[in-house]
Amino acid sequence: MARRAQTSTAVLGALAIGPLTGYEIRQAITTVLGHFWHESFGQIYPCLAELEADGLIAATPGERAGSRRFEITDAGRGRLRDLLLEPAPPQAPRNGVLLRVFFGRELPDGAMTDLLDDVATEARTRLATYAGIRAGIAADPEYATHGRFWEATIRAGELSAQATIAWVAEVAPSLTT
Amino acid sequence: MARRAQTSTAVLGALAIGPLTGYEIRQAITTVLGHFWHESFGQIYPCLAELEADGLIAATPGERAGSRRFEITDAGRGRLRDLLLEPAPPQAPRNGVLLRVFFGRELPDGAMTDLLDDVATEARTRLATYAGIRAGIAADPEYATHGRFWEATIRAGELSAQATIAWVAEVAPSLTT
DNA sequence: GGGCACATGTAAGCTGTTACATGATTAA
DNA sequence: TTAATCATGTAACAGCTTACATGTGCCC
Repeated sequence: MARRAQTSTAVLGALAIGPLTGYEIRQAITTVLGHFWHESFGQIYPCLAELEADGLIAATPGERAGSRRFEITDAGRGRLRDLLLEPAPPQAPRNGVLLRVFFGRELPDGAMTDLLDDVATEARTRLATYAGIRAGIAADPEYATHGRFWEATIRAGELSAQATIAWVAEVAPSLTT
Repeated sequence: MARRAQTSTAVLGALAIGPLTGYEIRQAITTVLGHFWHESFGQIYPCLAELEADGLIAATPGERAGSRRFEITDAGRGRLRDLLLEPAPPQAPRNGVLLRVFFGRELPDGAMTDLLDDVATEARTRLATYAGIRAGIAADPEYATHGRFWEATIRAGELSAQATIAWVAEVAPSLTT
């Protein structure tokens, strides 16, 4: 029931937008959702089997032999709604960069500069990626109904990346001797 | 070796600032480090035992019967340095709020408003907490040597919280019908 | 003498990751 | 015909959480 609740939410949510095969769910999660949500592939198929057994999704034969395309059922849509209404479980923070900055005095000269440079570069790359995703989703036929939610999600990523870049610019002078 | 690398980093890092008992490490991790780093208490004592066996930390009897205060050894300081120089392992993102926003079309009326309100409130609470932590660390005798690193860490939290508040203000109008 | 903060530790169980195994279809 | 992509699945393992077990010292 509640054990794989978050994985179920992601899978049911994806299927609420349109029917997909397990492989396609996996792809959707790595490309679009991948920037704020992660699923281990080893969990998707067991999760699909469980959801199907519970009547929350239904399979139709896919184009290829052996492949199955899943659709969300009315019961599944109700369950998704319930799952989305539950408060988001707090993610235990494990920020490796901040851990290194916090103990930064133990870092040899130059290492802090490298670390901060990498962080800023990564944030800039993320910004570019978001721009690409934005262009991609705008072409999606579901954009009319889901677009504003997708845009808001990407916007969170952009503001976060910009905050990171601003942070590096602000603290670098005092941390790099 | 590499299995508990991140926990070792946090523990060695804490002991590099000053000698602590297991209990005090636990406290330090929940209060100051807690906002960007999490350790399960069940891991601290096994980790301490391992580090002691490897000669990276050394125990002296604490004030109370049975308690032990740990100090970092020279070997431990070298190991900490190596650990800090390793790139921070990427944390798989699992942002429950963004997952809910992304699938926001499935949310009933009003739920999105509540969700965003909660997010903004939580971010404001975090800002207030950071102000408290700032006041606390400024009084620490180690502030002179470590202060700028601690300040930079807190600053990252502040900028992140501010970005969250700005995000809610920006996207709320388009998401709450 | 009761409650709280200090202090240390373990063990069961759950979750999630990794690596592997298998095979169909399509493009070069 | 070979490589890449599509497609499904499992099983072993690593890591983490939770709950429990135990005891000291201080203050009211």
